[in-house]
Amino acid sequence: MTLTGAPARRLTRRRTETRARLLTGAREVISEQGVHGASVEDICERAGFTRGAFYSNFADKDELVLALFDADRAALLDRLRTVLGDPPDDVVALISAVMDQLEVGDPRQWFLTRTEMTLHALRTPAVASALVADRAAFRDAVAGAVDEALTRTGRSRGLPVDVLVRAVEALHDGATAQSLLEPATLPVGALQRQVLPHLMGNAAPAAPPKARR
Amino acid sequence: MTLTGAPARRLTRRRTETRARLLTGAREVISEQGVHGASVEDICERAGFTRGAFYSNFADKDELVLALFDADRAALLDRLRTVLGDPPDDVVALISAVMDQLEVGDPRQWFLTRTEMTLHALRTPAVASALVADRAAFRDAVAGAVDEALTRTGRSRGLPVDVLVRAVEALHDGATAQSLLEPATLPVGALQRQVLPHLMGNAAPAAPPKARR
DNA sequence: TGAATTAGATACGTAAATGTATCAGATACA
DNA sequence: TGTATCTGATACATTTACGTATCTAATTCA
Repeated sequence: MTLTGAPARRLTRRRTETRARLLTGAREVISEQGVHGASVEDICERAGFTRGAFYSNFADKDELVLALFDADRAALLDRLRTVLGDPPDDVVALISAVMDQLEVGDPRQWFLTRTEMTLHALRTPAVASALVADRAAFRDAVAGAVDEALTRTGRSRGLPVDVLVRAVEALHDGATAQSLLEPATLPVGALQRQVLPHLMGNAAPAAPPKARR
Repeated sequence: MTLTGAPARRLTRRRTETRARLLTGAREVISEQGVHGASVEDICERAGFTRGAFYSNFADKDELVLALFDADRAALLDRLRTVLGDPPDDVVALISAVMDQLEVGDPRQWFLTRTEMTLHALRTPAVASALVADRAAFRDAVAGAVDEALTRTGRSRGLPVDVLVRAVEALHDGATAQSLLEPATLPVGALQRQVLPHLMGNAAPAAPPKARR
């Protein structure tokens, strides 16, 4: 399911490039000011265009936002496929690898964009459906891989794998928020690394990172 | 630390009431449309006033938002004090009780408001400091109580208590987001209840409370 | 290379949101 | 009860954002 009902205009080379720059600009400005706070003018300025270019490529801001979210969702599923194409043996390593793919690039921008997307979805049913479908696909894929790895390595499974995957996702989101709010106290990723082994039936946490600093 | 540098104007009865209604209206509208999306006009209309009342009580929207966030932060700490004043014996019960206090009223409005607050803090250093300080106080208080309960009941502690508390908070936030996005698949609170025992050193989940009501 | 098409800039009109100044009714208090 | 103060409504000016219409330069393709 895709969100953009674009009128299928021909995508020439130049046009593609312009859209990409506008999307990048939008990602930056929106992560800084939020969806509502970012004006079309701001976005165009950031991308080095005037509003003329914008309205030549998108009907309005909503359409741009949808395109942006679509791109992010697709990229996530792509990265997931890459990881699961050659999954690590150990389950903890597997899940860590998946978590690493959840977020990419600057964690701050990632979190802000993702959170904006979540809020937008909560307020826009159509967006919610698409997001929910993607996330379900994500979880199913990961759960399958985890299940397979658990079976193969004979590790105990404390929690149903689907619950485990949900918990990892939730933990990752919440932990990132905390890390961004207090980077000095909680480095990005630290909480996840400490907690993950305990979610896995509390089996020996393979060399827990000692200091959190 | 408080966020509002209000010029200490005399708070008459009528004025207090008006401010309260404006704050309630703001909470509603902001949770629906976000901080930027909610216009001053919208908020006043919701509260049953015109903008005159608004500008008689607040310098601008920023000041209102700060007052709103201040109120929420104070309320959370208040509720926490109540719980910890008479803490349940069992650790899992204790943490569940704390989680229940984290959120109050409509989960959707709670989550939206809290998330808006987090985003706003990430973009406004002064807000971030206040929020971080409050959360630290929150965690310290909970960690102390949990530690005491663990010692008393002699339960194993798999995870350092401060890490545990952070994990619970993160899990709760992330799980709530998932539940709101797909209420049919994941009832509010379900994930937390399933996962919490496993965070606690995976000791026998002592009769996991089936329904919290 | 030249004609046809397309992309993006410019200019314009309109709507929405903000904040101020002012006024009338309500409230408080002597 | 009468007066002084306070509160919220109204009206206005300004700014900001949006979207369209038009035009020119760049691109494409015969």
